[in-house]
Amino acid sequence: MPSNRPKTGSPQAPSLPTRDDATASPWRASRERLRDREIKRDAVIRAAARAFNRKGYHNTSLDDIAAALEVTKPTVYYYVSNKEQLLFECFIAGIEPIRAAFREARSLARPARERLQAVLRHYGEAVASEFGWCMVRAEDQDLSPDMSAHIKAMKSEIDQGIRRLLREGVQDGSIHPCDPKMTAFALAGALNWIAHWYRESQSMTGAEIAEAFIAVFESGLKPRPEISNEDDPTCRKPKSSSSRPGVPRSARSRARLRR
Amino acid sequence: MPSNRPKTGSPQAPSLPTRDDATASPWRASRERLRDREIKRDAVIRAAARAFNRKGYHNTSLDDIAAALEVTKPTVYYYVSNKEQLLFECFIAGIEPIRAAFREARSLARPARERLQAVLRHYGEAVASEFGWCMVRAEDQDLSPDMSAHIKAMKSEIDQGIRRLLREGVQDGSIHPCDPKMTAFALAGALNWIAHWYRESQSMTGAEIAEAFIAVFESGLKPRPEISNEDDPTCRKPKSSSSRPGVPRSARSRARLRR
DNA sequence: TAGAATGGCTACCGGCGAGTATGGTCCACG
DNA sequence: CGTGGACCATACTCGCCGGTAGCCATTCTA
Repeated sequence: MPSNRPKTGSPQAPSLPTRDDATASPWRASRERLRDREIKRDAVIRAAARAFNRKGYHNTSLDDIAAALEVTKPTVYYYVSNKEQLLFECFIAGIEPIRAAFREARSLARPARERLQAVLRHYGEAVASEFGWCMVRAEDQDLSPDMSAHIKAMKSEIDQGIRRLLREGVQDGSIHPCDPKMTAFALAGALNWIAHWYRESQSMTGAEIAEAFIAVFESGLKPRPEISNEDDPTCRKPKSSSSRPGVPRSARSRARLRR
Repeated sequence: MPSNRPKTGSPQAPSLPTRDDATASPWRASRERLRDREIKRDAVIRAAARAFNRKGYHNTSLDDIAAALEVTKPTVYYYVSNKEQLLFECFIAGIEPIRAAFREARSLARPARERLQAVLRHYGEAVASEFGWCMVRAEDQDLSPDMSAHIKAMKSEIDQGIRRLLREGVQDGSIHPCDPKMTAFALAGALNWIAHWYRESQSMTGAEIAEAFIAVFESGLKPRPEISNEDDPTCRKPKSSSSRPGVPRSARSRARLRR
């Protein structure tokens, strides 16, 4: 198995070309020339990601993936050592943009809440990408212990990054005081879950969904007395009559006897 | 609600006893007598839920489930027609408390935000239960079309219920104006995701997690100028010095030039 | 043009796991 | 007492799928 695992750390080419002429198979397109191993390998991984995304990991056979590429199974094995590694590579391809977003945000001289926003936007985009499913649902149970450990470490890294931004935000006053751990769980959960319902046919793009979620998380459900969201286009008021931003006295007076 | 002791009857109760002397197998306990079909069937389903929860659906064989009950595979098939139905039953057991929570909330004469809170608490509890995994991760891909349709309908029912409460809350002024669809997605996603990381060994219970999430969603990340959360014990301020609830002018002035 | 890579295919193996055939045992009831 | 039925085990079938062996075709190189 140690034959071709050159880029699990992926030092030089971390992100695959995610643009979606992806359906075309390099084999069919130019069967005679163009033998760039990397390109074909990426095509295999993307095909796997799409298949996993549609049918699930366990319901996808390597014959399926091969067929999607108009190739046979041994050809797939020529580029990838086994099915598990295929899932692992998809995971890496999915999570790498998020790590990149953190690196980018770290060098941003803005209050933490804005840095967090930037990260969450990229996060949403990544989850809605074709590798989103693989990233979100790569289970320890389906992977060998060492790969599972890799994945778990990366997931933890993301989680800690969010918590850190939250803490910083509370420190610099740009974020309402909160429990960083639980808040990070809520944020990551909401975004991760996108992978469960998002389909490419959706009207919204991943970044737009992330934007909408950010708006939800930012202002919160409880009504805000001040004129709040002139910069939140995702929040639309349903009726112009009864929905003045001010809290109606009836609700307000009741609001403290809860439970 | 049936009692948790397997000895006592309660023949056709829709919800299984979720308490965790569940590890004991009714077969071993009283192998000679006691042939109550329902109880044993419930034990099969719970064993399946636990196994799915630990190893995943596809990595769990019916022999595993049988072994956990100290029985053999045909015995399992005696109570359940096939593996798929097993997953389906687990799903039902997981989602039924949530539906009940909606029914209960509907008859509550409170502002919608509080009714939503009540629902979300039960939601979190359900997701953290032993059937949480099955409910959250029952995939269409693993089920026959008709069962998949059933499940999809129930999930949609939940989703619509949340949206409805959100709309009502915006109407009655107890909820900040927002896009119900996206907000419902964010809420459900955050709660569903609990099933991915929650283990019974956790220090917090499901309801407590839900409570913490509610606090996050309620107040939002953006700092609130008013004295905000005297009733949100889950929000703890990290330092007593620099974290005054008021928005620091630096962050505030910058907050509008975002991207 | 020899021959070595490189890339791919046909054809197989082996095992795992869902589901079943069959039959045995214990109880209820007449 | 014997008969039917509920309940459970032994021991199988069988298809699917991950993975491999080995051969063929094409291209690069010397």
